[in-house]
Amino acid sequence: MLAPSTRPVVLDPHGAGNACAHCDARSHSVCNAVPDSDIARLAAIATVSHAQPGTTLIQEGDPATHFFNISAGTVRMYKLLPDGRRQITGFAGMGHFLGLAVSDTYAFSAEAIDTVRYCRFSRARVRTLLDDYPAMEKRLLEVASTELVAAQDQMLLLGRKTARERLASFLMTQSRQGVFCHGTRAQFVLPMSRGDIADYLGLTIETVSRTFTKLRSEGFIDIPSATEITIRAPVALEGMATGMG
Amino acid sequence: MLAPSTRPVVLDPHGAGNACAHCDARSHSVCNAVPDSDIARLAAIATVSHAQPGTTLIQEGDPATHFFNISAGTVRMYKLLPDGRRQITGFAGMGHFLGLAVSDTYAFSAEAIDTVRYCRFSRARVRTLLDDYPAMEKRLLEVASTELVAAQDQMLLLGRKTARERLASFLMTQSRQGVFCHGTRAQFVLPMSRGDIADYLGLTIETVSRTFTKLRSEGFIDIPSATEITIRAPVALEGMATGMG
DNA sequence: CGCCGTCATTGATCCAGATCAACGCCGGAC
DNA sequence: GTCCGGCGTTGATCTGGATCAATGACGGCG
Repeated sequence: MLAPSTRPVVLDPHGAGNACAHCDARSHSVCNAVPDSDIARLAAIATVSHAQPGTTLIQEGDPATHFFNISAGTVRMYKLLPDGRRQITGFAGMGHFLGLAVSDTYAFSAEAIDTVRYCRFSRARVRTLLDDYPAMEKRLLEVASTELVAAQDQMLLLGRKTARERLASFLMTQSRQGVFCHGTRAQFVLPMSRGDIADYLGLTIETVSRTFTKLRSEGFIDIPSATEITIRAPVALEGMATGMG
Repeated sequence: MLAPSTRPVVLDPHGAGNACAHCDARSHSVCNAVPDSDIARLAAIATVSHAQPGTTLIQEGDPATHFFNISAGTVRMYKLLPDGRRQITGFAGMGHFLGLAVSDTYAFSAEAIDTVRYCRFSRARVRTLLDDYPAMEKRLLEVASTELVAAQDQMLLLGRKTARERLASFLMTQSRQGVFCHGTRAQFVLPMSRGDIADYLGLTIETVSRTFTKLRSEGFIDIPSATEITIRAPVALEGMATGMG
């Protein structure tokens, strides 16, 4: 056993090392509920991994053995019907926490869209950690509540909005949360394909493509390349997104 | 001040009295995280109320000052678009907990469908209570996680299922959670109107009605009255609900 | 009892978005 | 370079469910 020090060095057999202390995503994630002084405890149960585009992180129905925390890249969460119809329930980016579930199996699948860096935590060990850090449990409840609100918004979108309104909503959300170019929120990159957007918005690829084209021809947006969007009329789009356009 | 006793009698000015100790809904709700011995503390911060059909319990956008716990009856939660389009995000029955939100305003509205009995708790007081009963915080996280899973299922329904599949899903859920007649799960009452069902499933009243009629003419269900349903072919309906029919 | 308002059902028609079908663009393999 | 495969766009057509329009079934109330 090493002598105690103010910030113990932890040698992690899984390769996480002291990763948590220097993790860019920590301040964006539930991990910030663990104080600096105890960060090594968090690092000790974390395994840092990478996933290439298209890799499955979570398979719906598999035993829910781990939690995941995304530290870079974007993940799509989705559910399938037996004939292949897919509904993407959300995209998870930096700081996003995955795997909340009461059931002992995962309720959805998750795949890397681009190259993803993530931490994996065993559920059993996280449970132990939660007993010592009630603040983390509170943070998880916050996260779950926030996601619940987002899910309700998405239900309104899927149940009652037109294709145009869905795309406008999607673009406004992306411009708030997305990956930015040139330091401005008005221009950003879409890491996901048209097919992903369609399956997220309950539409087809063709309708997504046509609606993008229409919004461009009307001057609301610009599409420098298939993966880049510039918002030209944020106020008008916001109105459209909320059903007033 | 009264002398201490093993089970103090609490005189509640709001009329809750010792209500929690005898509450039918307690075992179905987050309140069961508070032990019997301390139930008076819970009762002290609860206000029992009744709401007539159509009454608004929660108005979207209002300051989120209270939590609610439904002890009898059914509530509809919903969101509106400015032009009146409505999406019902869920129905809350006995034991259901309402008002989880990080934001300081409610993210949805809630109305009584039939006569509803409920408890109201000030958020600030619940927060204090949570600090003393971590088990209750855990229960809330469980509740939120369960609802998140249900919300993801509903997104799949709204985004990708046909009208027929939506109705079948709805009926199977109701037959699991609903109000039963004659002690069998195969026959139950629908407390909500066709309009509510339509706004829950992202359809119109007419499509709901036509699809019910079709399912009846095909022998999958019986409709003794507009508010009663008998499941005749549960296996076939379950298959239909999961996209295999 | 009969009137009336609300809700559900049913029928006729319409249309937003799905489906079917090319075609263009770009990037990676060789 | 050019071949090839995946993705995105665009056009033509189709269709499930929406919309428009009656009509029927209750239940509450005077």
